[in-house]
Amino acid sequence: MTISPPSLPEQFDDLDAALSALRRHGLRVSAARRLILQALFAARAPLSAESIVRAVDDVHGALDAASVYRNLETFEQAGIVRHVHLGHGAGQYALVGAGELEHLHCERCGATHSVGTAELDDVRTLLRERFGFSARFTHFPIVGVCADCLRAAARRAR
Amino acid sequence: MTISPPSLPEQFDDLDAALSALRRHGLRVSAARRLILQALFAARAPLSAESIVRAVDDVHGALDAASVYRNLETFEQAGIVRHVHLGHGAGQYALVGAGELEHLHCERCGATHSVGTAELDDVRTLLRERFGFSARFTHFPIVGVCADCLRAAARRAR
DNA sequence: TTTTTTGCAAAACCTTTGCAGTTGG
DNA sequence: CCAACTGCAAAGGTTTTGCAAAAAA
Repeated sequence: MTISPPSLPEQFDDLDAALSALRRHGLRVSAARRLILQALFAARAPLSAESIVRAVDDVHGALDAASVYRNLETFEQAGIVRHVHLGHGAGQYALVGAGELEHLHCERCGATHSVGTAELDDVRTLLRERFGFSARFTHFPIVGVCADCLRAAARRAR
Repeated sequence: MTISPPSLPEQFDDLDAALSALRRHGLRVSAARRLILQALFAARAPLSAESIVRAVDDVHGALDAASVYRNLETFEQAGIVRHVHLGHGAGQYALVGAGELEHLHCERCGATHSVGTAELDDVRTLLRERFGFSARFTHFPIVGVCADCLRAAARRAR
């Protein structure tokens, strides 16, 4: 199976839009695919493959993890889903477009601060000017030390 | 074993500096630890646990992967090394300080553009102003689309 | 001598793959 | 009907853990 990615990111507002995208790519709309996408739309947040399996099991009969991984991979190639890595542990999968968040992760206290894409546009602009590079912080979070931990460190240093 | 991290990042210019740091933390200087740190200093680049095992095996007798992982974890808590994730696959481990690089990874063509920390200081300053957050792009690369791929996409869109 | 560290073996964890059977178009 | 998709089972790669033996302080 070879799927050409869309040249520009699309947006998928609901299940039907995502299913249409599948058909447009010549992919079939199977029960499993419908259930996986339903779970993602319902969660309105990134989910791990494991979470998807559990979410679907609660509503409907079993769904094999292998199928979930295979389909998430397929969805990703079709530009419907992307996978993200926040912290350690299993990767997570998010719908492309619909209110995606970007993340600042504090390596000291472990807190993750999520922001809308607009809040990082100035950072993006700067990277674009300097490196001609169009960045997004959805796949990996920005890692560093948060304001609270910086203050705590400054206090300790006195 | 509980090790308190240094409040400010230190720098380790050579093996002796790193070994001293170990002793300062009340840790022992074993043969395995010496070999692992030697491998890291010799490579002058991030290494996976696997690579460290191989590098040490070439010079000296066997060294178990479990020991390597345990020690890298210990070194990390002591602030001597940190682990980084560039692309998929095994994590890599780098000495703190000595000429660390930061990375811009293109999700289109897979190219990774590495830069010295100074080149991203303006980005860091902006993040500091906006979010009070002190960022570093050593742990995860900045992901996006590089200048070449952006040009190619623009050309295709016409 | 006492505590830390090691090697080995086994397991845990996440993800991928092969294959025979089922299902969607 | 036929290609695409599924479940199952097994394997893959990376990292962690338990424990008895060895080594550092």
